[in-house]
Amino acid sequence: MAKQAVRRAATTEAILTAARRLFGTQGFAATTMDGIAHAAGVAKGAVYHHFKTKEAVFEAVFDSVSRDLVAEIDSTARAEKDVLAAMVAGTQHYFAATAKGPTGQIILRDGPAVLGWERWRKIDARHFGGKLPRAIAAAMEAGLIARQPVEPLARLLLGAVTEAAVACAGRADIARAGAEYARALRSLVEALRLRE
Amino acid sequence: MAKQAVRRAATTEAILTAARRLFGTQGFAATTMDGIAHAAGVAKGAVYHHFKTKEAVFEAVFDSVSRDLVAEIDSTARAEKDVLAAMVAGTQHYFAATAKGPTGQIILRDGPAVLGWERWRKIDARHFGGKLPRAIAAAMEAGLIARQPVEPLARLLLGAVTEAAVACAGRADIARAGAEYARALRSLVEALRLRE
DNA sequence: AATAAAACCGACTGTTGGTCGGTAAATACC
DNA sequence: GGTATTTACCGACCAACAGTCGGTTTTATT
Repeated sequence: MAKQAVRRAATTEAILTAARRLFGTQGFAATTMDGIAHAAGVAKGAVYHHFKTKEAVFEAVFDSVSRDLVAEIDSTARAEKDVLAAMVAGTQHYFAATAKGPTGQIILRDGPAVLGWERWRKIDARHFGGKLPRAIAAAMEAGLIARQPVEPLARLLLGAVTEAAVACAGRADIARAGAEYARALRSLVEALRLRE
Repeated sequence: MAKQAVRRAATTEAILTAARRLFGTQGFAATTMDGIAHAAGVAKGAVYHHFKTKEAVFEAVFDSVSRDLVAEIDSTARAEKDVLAAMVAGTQHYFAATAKGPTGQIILRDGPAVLGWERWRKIDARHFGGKLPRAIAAAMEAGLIARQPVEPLARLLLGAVTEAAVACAGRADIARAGAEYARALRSLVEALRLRE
């Protein structure tokens, strides 16, 4: 077996695990590279051997958190039958998950702050946002909503969802807030539905 | 005349002007307190005498840029007659203005990054977002859209608009992108309009 | 066994946000 | 009008931290 590769993978994972915990609990700014190295049980040099900068570490963590989140959402959305309904359910799960704790800290707070909005959006779109355009296109195809350019509409809806997530994250009664926004979101999406 | 007050105002303004220029052109991270002090023609101590931290300076700058922007938007929106139409026009101006240069850097990039999303949203809402809930409430009152909780819907729309602004900012052909998003936004808002 | 390459170490450096003791200007008080 | 106090301003200094670099150990290649 490629011993070097194993070693590399083990160290990298240790760093990423430690970093994920620290970034999630303390935030990006308050987390130091020395802290990450120490928590991972390696020297700072090792961290810099695997990651070029602190931002690179964060980006890797961000990516992994996103991946996990998407997996959760997928299973939730798959339960619904109507495309529009799945959108609502999926997004609802999205901001329920990001509303609290480490996930929210990494995805919603530091994410855009550290990576810059464009970069953040690109990664976010790769994981999660990519689903929205597809869902919308499908909804048009199925005649559920009026035909129009997909991309702009998807962006607007993604923005709305993200905003809802942030708003929820900032409130004490998350459950109630989540329900409120879910209702508003449903009303927005349903408004798009063609009636005859 | 209160000499001390004048002195204070002059120094503060010099700092703010310098900071606004630097933040706008170089971004928050690349701008140093020494740089601001130097550009303002004062010592670093003076800056810290008037502002507790670097973030405090940024917040003041952010506030002033927002205020200017809102003034612009207001005059644009006032030209429209229908409340929904005014919303569309106003938001269109919003992301046309934030799409390029220093304003976008301060409002859309560093704003959320530096202040944190909640803080950013709060200030943004005070200047700009506060108009949306009012407009929506008015629209309901006028029977243009269905009655429902105002706040959540306003949030969603604000998120959509902000997202559109960011998306525009990231594209080369701003004019075309702006038009696209304006159209999508109109379609979204118009979908809410009650038909009978 | 010898050589090369990759992983890892930790002392060191440069930059920068923020502090602090001190000076000058304005105001309050008698 | 002179003294005390408060406010504006100065700039050397400090601590923290991201990132560097020469050196050491472990694995791969020949």
